[in-house]
Amino acid sequence: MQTEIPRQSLKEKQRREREDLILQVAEEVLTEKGYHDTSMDEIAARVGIAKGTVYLHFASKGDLVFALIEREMQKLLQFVEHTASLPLTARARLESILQGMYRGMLGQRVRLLVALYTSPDVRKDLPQKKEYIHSIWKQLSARIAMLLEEGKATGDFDAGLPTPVLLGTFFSLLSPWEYERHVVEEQIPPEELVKHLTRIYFQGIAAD
Amino acid sequence: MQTEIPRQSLKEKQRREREDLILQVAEEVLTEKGYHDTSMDEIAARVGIAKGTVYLHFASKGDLVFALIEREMQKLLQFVEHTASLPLTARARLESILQGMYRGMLGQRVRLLVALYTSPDVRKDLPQKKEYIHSIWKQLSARIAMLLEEGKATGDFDAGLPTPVLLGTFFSLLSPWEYERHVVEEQIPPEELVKHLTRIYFQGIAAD
Amino acid sequence: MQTEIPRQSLKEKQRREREDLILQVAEEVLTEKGYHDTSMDEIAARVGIAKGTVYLHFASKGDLVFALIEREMQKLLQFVEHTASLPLTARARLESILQGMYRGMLGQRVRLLVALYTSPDVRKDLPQKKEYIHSIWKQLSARIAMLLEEGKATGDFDAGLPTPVLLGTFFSLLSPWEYERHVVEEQIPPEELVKHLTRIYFQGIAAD
Amino acid sequence: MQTEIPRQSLKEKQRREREDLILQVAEEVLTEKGYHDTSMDEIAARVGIAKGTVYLHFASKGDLVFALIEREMQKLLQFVEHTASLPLTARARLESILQGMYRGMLGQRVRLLVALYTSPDVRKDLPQKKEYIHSIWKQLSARIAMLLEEGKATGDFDAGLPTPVLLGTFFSLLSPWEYERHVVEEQIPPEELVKHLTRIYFQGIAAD
DNA sequence: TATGAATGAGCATTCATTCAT
DNA sequence: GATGAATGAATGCTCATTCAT
Repeated sequence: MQTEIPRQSLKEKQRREREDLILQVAEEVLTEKGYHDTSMDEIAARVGIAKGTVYLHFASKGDLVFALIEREMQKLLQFVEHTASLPLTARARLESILQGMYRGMLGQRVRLLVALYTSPDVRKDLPQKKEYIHSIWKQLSARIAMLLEEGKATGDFDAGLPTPVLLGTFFSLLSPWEYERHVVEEQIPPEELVKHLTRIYFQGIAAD
Repeated sequence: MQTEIPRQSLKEKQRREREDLILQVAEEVLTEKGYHDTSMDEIAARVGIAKGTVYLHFASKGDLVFALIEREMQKLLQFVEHTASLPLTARARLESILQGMYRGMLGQRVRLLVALYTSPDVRKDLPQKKEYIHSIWKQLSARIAMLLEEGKATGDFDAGLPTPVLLGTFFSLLSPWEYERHVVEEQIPPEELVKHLTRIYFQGIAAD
Repeated sequence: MQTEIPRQSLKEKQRREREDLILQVAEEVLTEKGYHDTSMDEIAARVGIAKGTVYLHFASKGDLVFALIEREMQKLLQFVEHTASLPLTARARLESILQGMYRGMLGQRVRLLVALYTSPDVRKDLPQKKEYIHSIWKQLSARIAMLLEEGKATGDFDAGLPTPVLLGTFFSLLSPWEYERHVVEEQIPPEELVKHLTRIYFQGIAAD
Repeated sequence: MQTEIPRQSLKEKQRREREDLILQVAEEVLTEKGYHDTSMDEIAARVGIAKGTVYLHFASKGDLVFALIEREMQKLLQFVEHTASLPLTARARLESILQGMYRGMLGQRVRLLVALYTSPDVRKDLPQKKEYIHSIWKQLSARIAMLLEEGKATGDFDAGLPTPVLLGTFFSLLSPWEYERHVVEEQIPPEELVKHLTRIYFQGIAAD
């Protein structure tokens, strides 16, 4: 029956919408309060549904957070892969990525992502569940590492610096605390900040 | 009574010693388990005193952690002030500071300090209690900022880069996650890592 | 309309079949997991229908279990009545009943029945719902009591023993825990066990 | 210091008293409501202490129940060992045991013990914790089995009946449901009941 | 002062039951 | 009728904090 398909996908669509809503609210609360001070009760209340309903979508608080991390990493990966495929120099593409990660919604999400992913509370549950997340992370790292090596090959970046170190330093520019210190506390516009960081990073890793 | 004074200070000395012991143990447990999984019970048990006694020294778990942060920051400040006063170029002194912060005991403590100070659980209590911590932090920042500005003045560092940004970038090199990723997971010797970071940072901020 | 009747009874038949299926599955799950660890979800899932549908047949989990108890008691009653009407001595008929209750499918069901009927979780709801169950139970007891009294009349069983006690002792031979202890744990064949129990019981109640 | 010892034992005494009180209340509630419908909240409330305090004595609900089972089994074992050592015939001692198990406080506790020990909810946690309980149970069984074999040796009991079967049948006389049926519902005095059961059992197992 | 038993608010999770579609 | 998503009360357990001794 044809009607079955749309009906199915309607329900499925609603389900996905609700799931998105939960994730969105969880994102808010987690950003405000951190992992431990975020309760399932509060998430449910803010979404306007019963606590049990949250459990229809996510088997546990940990799973909810992992789903969030996964989703955000996925989005980030898409952005990175898109940007990495533009017809620009390796450095220009890396700059674009850096800028993107500091800007607007994506930037905010990247900061939550980093905050969660580096939180001890969350990391202790990772081992069991990280498989998929780890694979996204690997792809993400690999894509940026590729750009870094491209830059080395063209003589733009110093080939004497190990790629993992270049990669790590690149990510450390994204620390949410950096952002908070500069943008929130010192009122520096993010564009200004990212401009300086870009300058420091790329001059820092340039071949002599 | 004159005897009161030594007796007082004896007691006071014992008190301080105990307080130090508590902080030392808290440092261990917090490093092992993170903020939430560290319980007052475990700290007391490891110190070998009653839980109530811990509360005679620190009014709350948060206070204990703040005292720890304070103490570690104090030590860090001493190290920074000592190093900053050596008869070397600004850059050489900054390099020494960076190296020191990655090395041994101090390095480990700096990592705990950063981890705690950037944890949402801890930060949410900061506003009320941060006064003293903030003042140490200001001194620390000020001392390093001074070196950075000295470097700008001698033309070693690019005067076009705002000092707060230079400072923030300097601190972001200390991220415990960087350390874990490189030293723990990828088995890079810390000296090797700090050498590369130094290279990147100082070439990055060098005047053209 | 005459056609109404067969259509009605067709529906009615399907309804009964489904109800039987639910009861059958409930029997399985209850045997495996006990009352509390049996969820309506699992029953519905194993039957292959929606949870709500189960509630169209049974108003509550308790009702479902009572219906099951009722059905099993009904079957047991049929078996007892059938056996009690055979042209044998009272003792021989009681022996047949005892053997039947230990054997195969019926034995398994009797054990579930006893386990459920003696479970506090189930008993607490009995007062309101037991009416029908009680009436079956009365019939069952009455039928066996009749045999016991027949035996007393023929001088086979000791008339000095009150029939309720004889009855109770008869039923206590069916304890599922007895069964588990002997047959499951000690690997005694059920036939062997029932032989000994028969011996003990009938010699025990024999007139001097 | 001498005062240390009484102070210690005073606290220890209070602790034991409280623990006994908790167990006593738990006994009541469990008897009334069964395992699942007994909540830690209710136990604490009835004792008049906070829920957390219960957890100072018993690590979990399961542990509390096992402690209760253990305690009751222990008492039962003592009673059995005491009675088994009296200078009477094996049969007389077994009769005394049976009578004791039906009488008063001990009888009530034995009934709870049997109800708990045979409850599926409790049994499913047994495997991990049963060691000690199992050992008491083994002692209990062994002591009674010894009497049964003594009786066989003196020609009082039929040597053709396997001891495990005699043992199982002996215990099945204690079924709490038997008790309820006869004593509670039919108002038979327990002494009367136990007299008949004794008669049935011992005549049942007598050698020809 | 030191103790550690007692507290109780807080939280994740489960599951029988309901009801809109 | 049939469905299964939604509900929310119920419960076991933790742990920072307090306070009588």
